[in-house]
Amino acid sequence: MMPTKKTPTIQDVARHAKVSAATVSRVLSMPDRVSETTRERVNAAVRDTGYTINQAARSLRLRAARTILMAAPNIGNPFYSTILDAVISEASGRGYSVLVASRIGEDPNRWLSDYLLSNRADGLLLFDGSLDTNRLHGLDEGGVGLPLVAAYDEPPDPQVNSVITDNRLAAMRAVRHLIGLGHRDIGHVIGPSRNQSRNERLLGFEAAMGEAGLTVNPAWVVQGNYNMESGMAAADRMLASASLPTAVFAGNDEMAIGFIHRLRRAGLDCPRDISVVGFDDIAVAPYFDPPLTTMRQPRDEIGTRATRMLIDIIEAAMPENEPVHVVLGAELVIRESTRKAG
Amino acid sequence: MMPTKKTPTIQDVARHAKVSAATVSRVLSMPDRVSETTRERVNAAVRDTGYTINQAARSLRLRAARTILMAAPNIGNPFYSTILDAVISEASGRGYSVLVASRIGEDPNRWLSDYLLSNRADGLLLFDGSLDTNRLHGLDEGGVGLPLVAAYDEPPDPQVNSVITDNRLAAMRAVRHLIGLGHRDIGHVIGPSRNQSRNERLLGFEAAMGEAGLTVNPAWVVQGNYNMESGMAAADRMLASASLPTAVFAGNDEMAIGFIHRLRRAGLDCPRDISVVGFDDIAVAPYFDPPLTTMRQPRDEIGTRATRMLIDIIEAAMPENEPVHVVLGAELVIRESTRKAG
DNA sequence: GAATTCAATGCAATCGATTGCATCAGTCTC
DNA sequence: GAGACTGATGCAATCGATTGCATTGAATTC
Repeated sequence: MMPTKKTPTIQDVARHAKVSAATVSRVLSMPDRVSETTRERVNAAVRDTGYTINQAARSLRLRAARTILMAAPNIGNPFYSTILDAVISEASGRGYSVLVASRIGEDPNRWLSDYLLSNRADGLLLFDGSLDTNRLHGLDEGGVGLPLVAAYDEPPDPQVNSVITDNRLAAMRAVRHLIGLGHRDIGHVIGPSRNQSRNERLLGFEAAMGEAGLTVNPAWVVQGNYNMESGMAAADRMLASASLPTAVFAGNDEMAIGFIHRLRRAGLDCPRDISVVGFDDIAVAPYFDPPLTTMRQPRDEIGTRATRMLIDIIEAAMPENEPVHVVLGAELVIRESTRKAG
Repeated sequence: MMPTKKTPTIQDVARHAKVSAATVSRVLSMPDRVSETTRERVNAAVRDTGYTINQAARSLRLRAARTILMAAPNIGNPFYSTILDAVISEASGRGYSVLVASRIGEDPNRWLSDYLLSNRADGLLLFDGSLDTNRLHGLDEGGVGLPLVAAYDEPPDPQVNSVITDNRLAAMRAVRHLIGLGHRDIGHVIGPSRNQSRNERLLGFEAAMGEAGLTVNPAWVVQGNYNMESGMAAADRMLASASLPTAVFAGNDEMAIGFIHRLRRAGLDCPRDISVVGFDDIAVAPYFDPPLTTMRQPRDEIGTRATRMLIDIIEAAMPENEPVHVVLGAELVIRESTRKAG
């Protein structure tokens, strides 16, 4: 019976190369501090033994895990998964791993201490504006500054670094597009109330209506849940009202899709009877029937920028004096779900 | 200036409760080994100090990270993100964190040693059948058995544990459905060649055609890439052939959507002119126009079962004598993209 | 040639939690 | 009342990598 081979440690490499563990460590992290001959011998020993670093030991010693945590309300949502992809790319390029937590609304305290305070992750990418960030910041009473970047959905706390889309302006552009097409009776399917993005988009909707001298019909402002099912329900409620708008600004593409789907079942056509503009430009938007007019959010960029900012903060290892706020623009993509009024 | 407060260690708690660190550790992991009075004092001290365990230290000592790694070709794909959601749920229920690696095709060696051999993750959930699992298994020459479960897309190596859908049978059912509707001229949009699922679905397609005495027209079997874009391209190629099938089995829903979209642009209607059946039942399938008939894969179950299996293997900490293969069924969901021939 | 400098390397402490073994104070038994 | 036993707790080694300080030997300077 062969004794179970253990993964080689830095000591094994040292023995192999007839140097001390310290030298091996230096070859690995600061090669120019070691003479060339020794360096080569050590590198050979690393190859021979098949050594790989033990991250747990390294993390313990360095008090850093080289890992970030991405937390989202629901990773299953394609919107977040696109961002996750960008986050992973950026993070792994800088030598960081990515831990993912989903459904964080359910027990914030639990995952919070589970991950952050336990040296499992060095920083947090937060994609949920409904979370109480005061508590997060309050955690670090010494003032060290828990590395934290909020993205996509801005938390109300202005002390938190953030990378977001200018939701209000984007909403205004979407509604202006409808107004530009001659629509005057315009509805809005809004997102769930805990969401900050929803509020901004609603404000943008109202602002665009206001600047055009149009009044908002409350019966045409219905709440959804950012999913397709709720888009259908929203259509139902709107169909039950006394009259119908000629155009609708949906808070996101999923709701737009559900909305249009329901319209069709009711014998109404988009865009013939009602124009619909969505938000996000999800993957299926150009392939839907009709192809969706929508505000494209730069999801890659949100993920990349937020990750870069977080890792910069982690590596600067200093309290952030001033919170940083990055605001990205959204682009109107005109397809076929909107057309001239009348 | 207050010195930077460090996160409290088990020593701090011990001092606070006037016991040894060993006792604190025991209170935390085997409470009944400690007298009730001490236990309460320690628990109080834990609360007072705000202690949280240092995972790095724990991992180092226990040689276990309580973390699993999910690797997929592209996490941005909604298909994987749904599974990821299930994986996270199951894993966190058992006290494990989830690391995510994406685009693993690009440099398998790198992430492999980065994660697995470095005590960062205790096991691997592999969602990419195109990866060379021999190498993975070969890593552990001592015979310890790298905990590994392949899911969704089965690798060719039968030594690997797996949780997959019965792709061949599912494909047969899909095609039988078309045949049952009277179709005889049936095409197939297949997935990318590296994919094992693609091969199985193709075999199922051929088997179903064969059992009905139908011949496969090679011009109607076109390759795609599992995304919508490639579904359009597939439609283009089929439209360029001498004649058209009356029904098509698409290797997944994304390609079905792209395919139908392209047909519409060419003045053809689904299902009037061509029936299309997809695969997966992605979120948008019921809301598409026409709502997609498709084979529903139990994605939650794939994620949950695979995770459970992996953690069982990790915790059993023994070489798996016999690889386990779980095969799940797929369900035909009939909507409106298929109808009677003629 | 002695003194100074510098590059290369080793020594040993450290990070924080776990656990086998030792110790200690009661309790029980005959 | 002495020995045996038991339950509760502490001691100290351990996991593997990093790094400040010490040491060595060689090169350089006057």
